[in-house]
Amino acid sequence: MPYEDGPISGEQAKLRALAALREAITRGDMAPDQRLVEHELAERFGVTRGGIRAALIDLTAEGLVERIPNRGARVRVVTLEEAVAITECRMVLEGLCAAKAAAQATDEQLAELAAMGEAMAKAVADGEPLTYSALNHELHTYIRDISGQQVAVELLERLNAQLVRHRFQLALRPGRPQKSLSEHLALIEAIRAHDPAAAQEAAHAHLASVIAALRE
Amino acid sequence: MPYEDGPISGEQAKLRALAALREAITRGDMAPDQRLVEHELAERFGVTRGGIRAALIDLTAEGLVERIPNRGARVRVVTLEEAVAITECRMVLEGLCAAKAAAQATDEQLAELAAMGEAMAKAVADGEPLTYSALNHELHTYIRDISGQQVAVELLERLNAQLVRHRFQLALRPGRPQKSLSEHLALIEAIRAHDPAAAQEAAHAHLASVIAALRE
DNA sequence: GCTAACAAGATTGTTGACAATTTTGTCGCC
DNA sequence: GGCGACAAAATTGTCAACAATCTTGTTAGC
Repeated sequence: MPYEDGPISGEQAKLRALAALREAITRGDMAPDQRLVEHELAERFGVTRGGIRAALIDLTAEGLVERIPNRGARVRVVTLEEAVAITECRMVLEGLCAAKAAAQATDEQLAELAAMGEAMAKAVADGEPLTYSALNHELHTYIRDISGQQVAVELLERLNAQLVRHRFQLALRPGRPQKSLSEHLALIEAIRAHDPAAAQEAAHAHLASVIAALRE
Repeated sequence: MPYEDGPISGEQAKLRALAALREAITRGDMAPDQRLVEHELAERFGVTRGGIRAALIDLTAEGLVERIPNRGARVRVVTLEEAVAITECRMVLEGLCAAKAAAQATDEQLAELAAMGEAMAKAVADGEPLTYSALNHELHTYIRDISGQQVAVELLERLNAQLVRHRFQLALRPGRPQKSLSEHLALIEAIRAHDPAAAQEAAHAHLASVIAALRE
């Protein structure tokens, strides 16, 4: 459904364009390495070219888009090697968050974690890898929130956004959810036991396993 | 090619403005929370307002500048709490780099590390905290280079840029260089011994000590 | 058929003027 | 003097036209 009233403008428009573009890229609606022509996007999203341009610059800073002077923007393609490097960084940063979460989680938050663990187990038992993948992501986000480590949270969100394609690919691999589930349950248990060292170790182990799976 | 009287323009200009601004901020030439008026900066650096504007947007993404719509840009002020959170992230990321460096450093690189260690010891013995601080930064950069972990290196550079003021403050504190030196020597030894776990541990210990000093 | 040179088209980059917004200054009033 | 309304100034935000650059297509010459 096209926008009938011509390009909207202003800050609102720019933000909308940014959100829409980010969504489209992380959703995988746009093929990797696809050209992002400013004029086309402006028409598609119903904003001015300036708005799209600003959004592309922001997305470049986030690492989702690659811009070459005078040659336009493309969806950045993350090589396997890069995906591994990114996941290594996730490993230590999520380890930090897990340790802090274990140190300071409230009883209420621990109960919520337990509930999430059960939901994930159910999703695996029911053979629903996509549901499991979504819950997986939710769990990681929730642990980050509990940690209250704002800087780490921001870094992790940036890093995660670049990995969507690889993560999606991983979730559908046979046997992977089972392995992933047990690692997550261990992580949840360590946090519930208020054991920072064990929580950090569990997060490390989980992401080391993800790295191994990526490399396969 | 004659000298231009008016503001220079184009990509070159934008890059120059960005470098100059970043330098000025990290050098501490500009007070924290100082207003950054586009017109003034444009005149000062001899570029167009558009160039300054683009540079400010980039610096905002780097976390050095804060921009509020319709109200301009300011030098971002990093609170103590944020400095601690940033250093916690540095801790785990530098730990990662140290471990990888220990795993794969060449003999040549190990020799260079040893030389740096001696230079640092000399600087402390001679009571030259500023020389020591510079060498300190050089050492961290070198270890990151050895690690080859490009993603971690980029994150660390971003994080470090935000800490200049605090780092500077720390270097001049009495007794601090001595403590820092022994931690660094332990890190160097662990890398020279090709012991990733010990290297990671040494990096953690060092930055945990920095956090404690920050909090004092 | 192949290459080089050139032209046409498509795309991005830049500018300067103008609009919108916020901040500052001034005045009258209670 | 304090306070609110209003006006003026300063500052940032936006746009549309133009310029610069790259890409693609075509032709001439060999």
